Amino acid sequence: MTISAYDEYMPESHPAPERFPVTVDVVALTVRDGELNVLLITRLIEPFRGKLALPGGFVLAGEDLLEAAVRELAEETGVEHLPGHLEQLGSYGPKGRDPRGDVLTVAHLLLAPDFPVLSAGSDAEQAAWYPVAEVPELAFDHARILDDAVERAKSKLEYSPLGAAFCGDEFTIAQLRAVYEAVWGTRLDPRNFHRKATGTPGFLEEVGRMTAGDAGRPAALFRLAPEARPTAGHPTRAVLNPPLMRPRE
Amino acid sequence: MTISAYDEYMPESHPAPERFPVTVDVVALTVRDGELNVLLITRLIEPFRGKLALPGGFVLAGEDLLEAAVRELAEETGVEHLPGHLEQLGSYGPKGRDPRGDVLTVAHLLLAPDFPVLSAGSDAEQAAWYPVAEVPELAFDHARILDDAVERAKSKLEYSPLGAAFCGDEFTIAQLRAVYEAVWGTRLDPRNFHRKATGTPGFLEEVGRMTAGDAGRPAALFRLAPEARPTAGHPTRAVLNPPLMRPRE
DNA sequence: GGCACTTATCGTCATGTTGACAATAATGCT
DNA sequence: AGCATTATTGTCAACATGACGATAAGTGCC
Repeated sequence: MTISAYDEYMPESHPAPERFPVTVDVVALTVRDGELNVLLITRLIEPFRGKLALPGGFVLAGEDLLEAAVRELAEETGVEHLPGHLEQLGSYGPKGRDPRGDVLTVAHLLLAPDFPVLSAGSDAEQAAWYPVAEVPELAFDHARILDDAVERAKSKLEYSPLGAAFCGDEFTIAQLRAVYEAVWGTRLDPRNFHRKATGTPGFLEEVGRMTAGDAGRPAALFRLAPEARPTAGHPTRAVLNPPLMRPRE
Repeated sequence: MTISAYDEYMPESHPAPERFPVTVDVVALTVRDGELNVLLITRLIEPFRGKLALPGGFVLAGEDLLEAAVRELAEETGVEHLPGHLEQLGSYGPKGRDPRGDVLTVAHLLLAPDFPVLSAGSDAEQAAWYPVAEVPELAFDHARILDDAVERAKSKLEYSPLGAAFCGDEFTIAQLRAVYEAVWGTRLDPRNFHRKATGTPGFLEEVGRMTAGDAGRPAALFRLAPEARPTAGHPTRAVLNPPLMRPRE
C-alpha cells in the first residue's frame, strides 16, 4: 500500500488527517414466493461470530465504492455477473458501530431478480436469502441499514422504473405487480395496476410474445422501455412520471 | 489517536484493512433574490489553491459524519447554530478524486434560509454565497457533487415538506413559492400553488397573523405542520402526499 | 378621500388520474 | 363442453391539476 503523499502537501501546522477503515455493505433484495428477501451471511469470525450480517467487506486501495461492493458480493455469493440494479444507499459511522474501533461503512442497495447463491459447504461464509419480515437480530448496525434499504426500495418503486430490476429481462404485468406487492406489503388491484403500468409513458415496452403453460389466459410479455433502461455509463436516473404511488393507509 | 485494536481480532491470514482519509463536504443551498445559491470557499492551500470548493474537511477520530459536517460548516462560516435541514447526500471516491491520494468524501446537503457568513478579512478561507447558475469551475469533483445536490434538492421539494427549510420558521405562501421557483428554475402559477400548498394535508399550518408593510394585500403567515417538523431524534422523514410535482416540460 | 397599482386569495371549468368494480377474453383441466 | 383461472378492456365517480377570471386588501400618489 502507498504511504500517501499527504505530508508533503500539508503545512506543518496541520496534523496528518485521521484515517479510517472503510467497508462496503450490500443490502441485496429480491422477491421470492411473493415475499421480499434479503441476502445475509453467517459470520464465521468475531465480532458477532455466528450472527447474521449483510455481505460486505473492506474497500481496497485503488478501488471505488461500487467496484468494492460488486467484488464483495461476488466473493460472498460465488456469482460472477450480478444481475439487477446496484446503487449507493448511504454511509454509516464511523463512530461506535464496530466493537473493534471506528469503521466507516458505505451501504449499497441491490435490487435483483432471484438468483441462486453458492451454498458451498466450505468454510466460506454462508450466504442465503431470508424473508425480510422474519430476519432475526443482525450484527453491527445492520438492522438499521436494512430498514433504510427497504424504505429506499419502497420509494424507488414509486418514482423510478426500478421495480423491473427485480424481474428478468422480460416479464408479465402480473410478475411486476407481484414485485410491487411484495416490496410495499400491500395488495394492488390487477386491473388498475395493469392500466397504470402499461399507460405510464417511458416505462414498459411490449415484447410481442406471450407466456404459455401457466394457468389462465396467457399474458403479454413486456420489457423496460429504452428510456428506462440503464445505459453503459451511468445507472438509470430515469423517472416515472406520473409516479406510481403506493397506497397510504 | 488510537492505534486501533484490529490486529488483536483479525486472524493471521487477514491483512490489516486499508485505511483512508475521510472528509465531509457540505453543499449548503439557500435562496437569495429568487436565485438558488451555494456556499463556497476559496481554497488557500494546495491542491487547487485559489479555486472555489465546497466547505468541508477531515472527519476526526470519534466523530460521526453529521457531527463532522456541522463542525466543518460552523468553522468555515463562523456560524454557531446552523439553520435549516442537513442530511447526507452520498459518498464519493476514494479513487482518483484528490491528487494527493485516495480520499473518501461523504457529501452532505444543507437546505437553509439565507444566513450571513463570516466575511473576515483574516487568513481564514473565505466563505460566500454564489448563484448556482453562475458557479465557475470547482476544485476536486465538487462540480459533480454540486450537480447531484441540486438534483436531490429539486426532488426533495416534490416529495417532502423540506421546501420550508429554506424559509424561516414563519413564511408566506409567496415566499415558499419563490423557493420552489428558484430551486426548480420554473415559474409557478400563484393561485394553483396556493391551493396545492394549503390543501396538502400535513404540510402547512396557519399561524394566524399576517405580514404587513409590503406592497399589496397582506399575506397570511404559515409554518410547518407538526407532522412535518423535524423532531429531536431523527430528521424529518415526513412525506408530502400527494406530492407537489414540478412541471415536466 | 379617490385612484392606480400590487399582491393575496377564492372560484370555475375542462382535463387528466385514481380507486372500485363489471365485463369479456383466452387459456388449462376434467 | 363446462368450469376454474388469470389477463385485459371498460365504465364511472371522486379527486387532482392546469389555465385563468374575479375579488380582497393593502401601499403610494395626487
